[in-house]
Amino acid sequence: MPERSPSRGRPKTLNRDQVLQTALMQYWSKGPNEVAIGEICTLTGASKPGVYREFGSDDGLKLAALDAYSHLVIRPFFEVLEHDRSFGDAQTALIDFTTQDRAAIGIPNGCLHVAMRAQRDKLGVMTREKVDLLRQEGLDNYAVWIEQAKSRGEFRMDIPTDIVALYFDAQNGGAMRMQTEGVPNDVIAKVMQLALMAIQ
Amino acid sequence: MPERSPSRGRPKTLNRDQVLQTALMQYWSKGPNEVAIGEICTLTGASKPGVYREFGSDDGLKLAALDAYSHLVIRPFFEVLEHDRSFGDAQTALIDFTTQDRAAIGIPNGCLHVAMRAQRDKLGVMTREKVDLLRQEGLDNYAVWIEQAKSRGEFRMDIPTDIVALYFDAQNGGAMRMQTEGVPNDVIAKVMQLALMAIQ
DNA sequence: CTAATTTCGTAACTAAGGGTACGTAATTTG
DNA sequence: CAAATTACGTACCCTTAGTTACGAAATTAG
Repeated sequence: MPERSPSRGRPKTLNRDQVLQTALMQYWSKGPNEVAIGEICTLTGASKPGVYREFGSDDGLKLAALDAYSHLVIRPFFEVLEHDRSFGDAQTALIDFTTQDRAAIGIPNGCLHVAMRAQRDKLGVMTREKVDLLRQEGLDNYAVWIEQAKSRGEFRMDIPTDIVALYFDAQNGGAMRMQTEGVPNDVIAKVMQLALMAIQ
Repeated sequence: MPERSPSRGRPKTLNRDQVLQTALMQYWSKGPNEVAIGEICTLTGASKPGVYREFGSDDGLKLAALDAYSHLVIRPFFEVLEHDRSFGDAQTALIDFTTQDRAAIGIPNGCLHVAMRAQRDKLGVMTREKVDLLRQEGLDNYAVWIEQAKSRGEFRMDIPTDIVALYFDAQNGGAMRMQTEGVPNDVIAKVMQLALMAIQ
């Protein structure tokens, strides 16, 4: 899989990682359909054919960026739920994770996955399939967490798990949209507290 | 303002209303950036210069469509809140309005305004300003409604009105996104009930 | 050193889509 | 009927952006 380099031929100079990181940050901060491949080339000094040799197509580059994003952000996000803590504590941790000061860490506001979901029809097939997969995985992760809380008696049993999972997904999407629209993080945190207060 | 027709010169044949309605439905069902002006021309039989003479630009046509949408959907939506009923009844009415069977009425799923908010940066200045205006008006409408409920003692006073307004806006946005993503209306209704249950 | 191999990057190509130049058609006024 | 006026629509233009053809460069095997 790691595509080891051949023994002969002109050595590769294209810095795949730099291109990928740049693409990710650009897509994340400006939106996946506001960034042309040529722009990423300019920013990284790579040539367009070089990028195409490495990622195959626009769709391939976006897929790679989304994949990187899922490891960088989505996975850690759901790991917040897996720590062995109470349902309430986990919810607080979720809010903290979502509304932390991103400028301080140097990461953009909003969520690339949420943005891609909103632009699903503009994406290539590979990226679109990954978007759908990540959405389903997210709902599944919420569901497992909720089931666990139910079995521990930390959450009411009278609401179907899949409804609660959609609810959490919607709250997260709303928070990310607010962040993109410039609502301050402390305000977003209050709105999320309100959302979580409701289902206690 | 109604731009009355001049007494002489070749009579106008372009059907502004038909073009506008077609544009609205196309933007609404496919997304505001998935529809080319040429496509609307094909669908209506209008010529491109004709559409440009009437609406000025792509931005102008989208603005006109959004304006029509605000009268057709957004205004009636907020009128639901103004009827002199209890806070709880109004919330139920909101859910009914949002999750009614649209195929039966012949209108698309989702919300054009929500879609445009998600693609804000891809829009022209006029449409963008209208999007921002409608967002602010929506928050204001919620705020008035919530203040009224507070003064009637129908809603808790300990949560700031602007936070609750953002909360309602987020719930509506989430519902519209779910609808766009194909979640069934009865499921969306259950999620919304959960959201509203929380703040009683 | 030569051939084989692999990558490089300039300079295109192409399609899509917003926008318009311009000659023509249809009306009313005098 | 001629002039003035207004709208029509074909056939373009132009920019953006995804994509690639192709000849040159760099490196190793023999």
